[in-house]
Amino acid sequence: MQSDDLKDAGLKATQPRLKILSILEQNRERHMSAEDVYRALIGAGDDLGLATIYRVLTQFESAGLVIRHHFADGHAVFELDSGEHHDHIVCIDCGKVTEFVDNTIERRQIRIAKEHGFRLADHSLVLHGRCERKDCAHRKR
Amino acid sequence: MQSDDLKDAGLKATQPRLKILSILEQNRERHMSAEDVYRALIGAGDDLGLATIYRVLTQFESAGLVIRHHFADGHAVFELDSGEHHDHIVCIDCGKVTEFVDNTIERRQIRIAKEHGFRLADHSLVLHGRCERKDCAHRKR
DNA sequence: GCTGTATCGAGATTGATTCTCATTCCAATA
DNA sequence: TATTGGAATGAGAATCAATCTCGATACAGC
Repeated sequence: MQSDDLKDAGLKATQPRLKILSILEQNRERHMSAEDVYRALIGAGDDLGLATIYRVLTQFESAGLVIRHHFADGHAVFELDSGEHHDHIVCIDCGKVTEFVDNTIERRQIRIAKEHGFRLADHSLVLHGRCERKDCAHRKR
Repeated sequence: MQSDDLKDAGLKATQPRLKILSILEQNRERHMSAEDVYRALIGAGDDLGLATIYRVLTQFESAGLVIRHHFADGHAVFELDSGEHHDHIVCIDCGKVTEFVDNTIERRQIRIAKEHGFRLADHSLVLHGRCERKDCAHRKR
C-alpha cells in the first residue's frame, strides 16, 4: 500500500503526498514536471497548491522515491525510482521517454573517466531522437 | 583575428562581442555560464550589461561559434565550438571540464536508438566524477 | 567625418522554483 | 475517542535565470 512507502521513507502519509504518488504511478511511462503533476491533480478535481507539489517532489527525491532529471529544455522532470539505474531516450517531437541500459556503455564510461584521471561518481546520458510511432508528431507536452 | 570570426558569422565586430569572445578564449578549459562571463568582464574593469551577455551568447550559438550545454545543475553553460563533437567529464568538486570522444559509445548509441524505434538526432553524455589533481578540492564555481 | 541601422544597457518581465507564515491536518497518547 | 503538539499545507511573495523593451549609442559604408 502506498502509505507504507511513505512511512518507510520517514514521511507522514498525508493526502497531498498520497495523491502525488498516485499520479506518478499512473504515469510511469512518462516523466512529469511539477506543472504536469499539478495539472493532472487539478484535472482530477483535487485542489493542491503548486508549492506543495514542488516541496513534496523534493522530499520524495531526498527519500529516494523519485529521481529528478534535467533534460535539455531546462525544467526538471521526475520519475518514480525503480531502483535500477537506466538512461533515457527522449522523443524530440512528442516527449515520450524510453529507458534503456547498455552494459558496454556503462563499462566504457568507467574506463574513460579513469583514463582522464577522474573517479566516476555518476553520469547522465540522454539520447534525443524521433520515435516512429503514428501517434507521435502531435507533440504532447 | 577575432573580429574576422565575427564578420564571418555575419555579426558586427563590436566591443562587447569582442570582449565576450576574448573571455571565452581565455577560459577554454572551463565552461562558463552567462553569469561567469559577466563577472569575468566586470572583474576585468569592463562594463557590460548582463542582458548583452545573454543576447550575444545566443547570437554566438546561432552563428555556430559556441555550444550551449545544460549540465545537471540546471543553468546553461557555454563553450567555444571547436568543430568537433565531444562529450564531457565534469569534476564534482572544482567544476573542471574535460572533453572526450569514444567511438564505441557513439556507435552503440545509434544502435540502441534504432533498437528502440528511434532515429537518433543528438545526444548528451556527461560523466560526473572527482578529478585527482592537487589544485582541485577548493571548489572554483 | 556623416548617417542609418544594428547594437547596447538598464530595467521591466517572464517562467520556473523556492520561501514565508498563518492555518490545518496527522498520529501518538491520555 | 478527544486532545494536542509538531509536521504539513496553501496562497502569495520572493528569488533566480533568462528574455524582452526601448531610448541611447556605436559601427560600417560612403
